[in-house]
Amino acid sequence: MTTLAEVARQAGVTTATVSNVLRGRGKVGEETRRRVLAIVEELGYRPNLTARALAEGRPLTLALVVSSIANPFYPQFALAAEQAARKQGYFLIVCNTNDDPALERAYLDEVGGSLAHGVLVMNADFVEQDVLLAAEKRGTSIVLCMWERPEQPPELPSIAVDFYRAGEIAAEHLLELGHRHVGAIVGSERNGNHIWRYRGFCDAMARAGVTDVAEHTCFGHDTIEAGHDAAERLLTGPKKLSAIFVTNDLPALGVLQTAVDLGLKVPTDLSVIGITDIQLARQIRPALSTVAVPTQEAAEMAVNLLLSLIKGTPRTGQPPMLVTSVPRLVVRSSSGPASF
Amino acid sequence: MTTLAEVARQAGVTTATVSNVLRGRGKVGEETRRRVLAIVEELGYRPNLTARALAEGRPLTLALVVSSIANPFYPQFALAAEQAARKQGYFLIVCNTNDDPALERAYLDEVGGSLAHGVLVMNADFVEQDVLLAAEKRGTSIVLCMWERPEQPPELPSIAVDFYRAGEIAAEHLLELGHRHVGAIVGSERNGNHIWRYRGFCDAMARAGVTDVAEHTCFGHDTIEAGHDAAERLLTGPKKLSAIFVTNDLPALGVLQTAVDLGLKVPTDLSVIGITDIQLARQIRPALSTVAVPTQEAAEMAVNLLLSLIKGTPRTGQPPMLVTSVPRLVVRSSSGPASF
DNA sequence: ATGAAAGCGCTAACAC
DNA sequence: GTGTTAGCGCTTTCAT
Repeated sequence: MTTLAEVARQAGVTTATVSNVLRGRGKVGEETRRRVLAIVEELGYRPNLTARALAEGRPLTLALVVSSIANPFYPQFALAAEQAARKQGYFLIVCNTNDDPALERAYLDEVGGSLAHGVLVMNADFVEQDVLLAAEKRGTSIVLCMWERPEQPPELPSIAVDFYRAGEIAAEHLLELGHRHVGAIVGSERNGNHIWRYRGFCDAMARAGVTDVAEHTCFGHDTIEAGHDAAERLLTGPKKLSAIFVTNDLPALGVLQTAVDLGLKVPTDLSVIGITDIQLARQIRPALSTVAVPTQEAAEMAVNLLLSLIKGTPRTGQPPMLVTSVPRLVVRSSSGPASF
Repeated sequence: MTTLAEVARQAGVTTATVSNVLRGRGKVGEETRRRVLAIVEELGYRPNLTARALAEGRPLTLALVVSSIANPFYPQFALAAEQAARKQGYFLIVCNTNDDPALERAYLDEVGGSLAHGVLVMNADFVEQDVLLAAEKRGTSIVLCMWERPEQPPELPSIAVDFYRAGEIAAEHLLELGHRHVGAIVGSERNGNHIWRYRGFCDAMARAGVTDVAEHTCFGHDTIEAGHDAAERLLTGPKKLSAIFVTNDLPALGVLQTAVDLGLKVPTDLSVIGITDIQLARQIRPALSTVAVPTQEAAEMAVNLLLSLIKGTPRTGQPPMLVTSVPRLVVRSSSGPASF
């Protein structure tokens, strides 16, 4: 590996000068400039970013802590985050905690503040705010991403999405289509993150006089299979349902499959609506109606907030929370007028 | 941020000793050991990994270069790679090139060898070996992942999967089920990466006397939609097909949907088989029969090869190529006996 | 068993 | 304009 010093030596100048021409900083004579550049080219010199980071006192990476990057929602967020980071001169390290708080803690300790300049933590049921707060106290800049309830900010800087509103939107859509016999499938445990989406949905339904959603609700996991099984229970139950609201797209896809299994036509016999708008939602047939969440916007906001935190003065008072634009309805072919 | 020096000062020793205590290296008295550890704990000291990397002359990260992490196949690979890397004390940086050779080049230049210790490059149609070779010549350790043709090694260290064989396996499965009227959908252009999977399939078919596959083949892209459209063309054509082979799972899912659209029962009227075995394959209904590729094994091999390259002596002669275990058939419910 | 000191490769004051 | 000189925080001989 050629070093700055080597380039300097061959160009007959000092490292400071080479550094200056490379970064476009300071004043450098056109003549030396050319000479240095020539040597750089000739030697194929590339600056050592680790050394630069150390010297600048600023790591060149940001970390993204997720449960498992293989979860279908995260890659899209990761992609957007990486691009936003790159735009600001940072690289993105992915940290899979595998839902293990110990691993999460380890990552925050090891990476935060030294290898990475800051950390984006994906909100999920298992995320423990204590752990994050402790790390923050130790000097790690953290932004909690995809917080679900703007009205109740977390104790950390965060990016929030109004998922309660998303639930409402889903309800409004079904109501407009005339659905009164609706069930719900929640992709998390009863006290999990998805509760707000569910509440938003239920509240909107209740306002319209549909008050028995809770009786036709299944709690479970955020997977296709869980959605499939829950739908089976719901649809083979005593009460006829004309529509099912699912708190996430993945289990909603499972519902679609159950419909096929049971010989139900979607959306004629059954309407299905999810939340998020993952890529798959528009690719499958019937394409899934859903309430789209501004993933990319959230990722960009998260990176920018994190960077401003890093540069800014230490926090005082309420941790900052940025709320993304409101989720918006995306009507595809899994939802239609109620037939009863 | 507390530094080593600060810990040393408070413990009344030098940085060398603290370093030794922390790394379990060298001889340290039990007494001082305890004292140091206490201070470390008290101050909440965490070593600065950037500084450590610089001092050790060994970056603590590996980079994974992919077209877009949002491609459904990559996250699983990335997950496995990250875990393998972590096991060896490395973190993983993801680099999305977005199919842009310039970006790929930029990443290799910036990250390779200085911020990251080495680079895993995901093989894809757009990957240009020249760019990689140039970077390698400049001292970046590179492993090309998911090379499709073990018999024709690339000019770089690589992890290969016998996709030709995967194609054969798919053919053998369909043949055993009695299929003679088969079509194929290739998830890449005519001269793209998937060609080997396709050839393997065609050759095996030809050996069994089925020689007209080429007449019922569509080339396209690696997406659900492309698969859907291609299947539509194939299935509404003049020739009746009892089975369709798809070079990748994603477009295979599209075929499944087309079957629904056209009122074809799978697998009674139509058998479908893909390659890869992405998570989705087992989650959708009907579950997709496919030829599973050892993703996790490939990721682990890739990380290990990269690390051995880094430690090892400069390459001479043929670049090393590791071949994963053979893909294996996974029969699910999208394939069944031919009805004609 | 512990300390002193020389870097790792780069940046950034400040001096000339 | 260009050079000098300190570091950044850690590791690692080499003394002691």
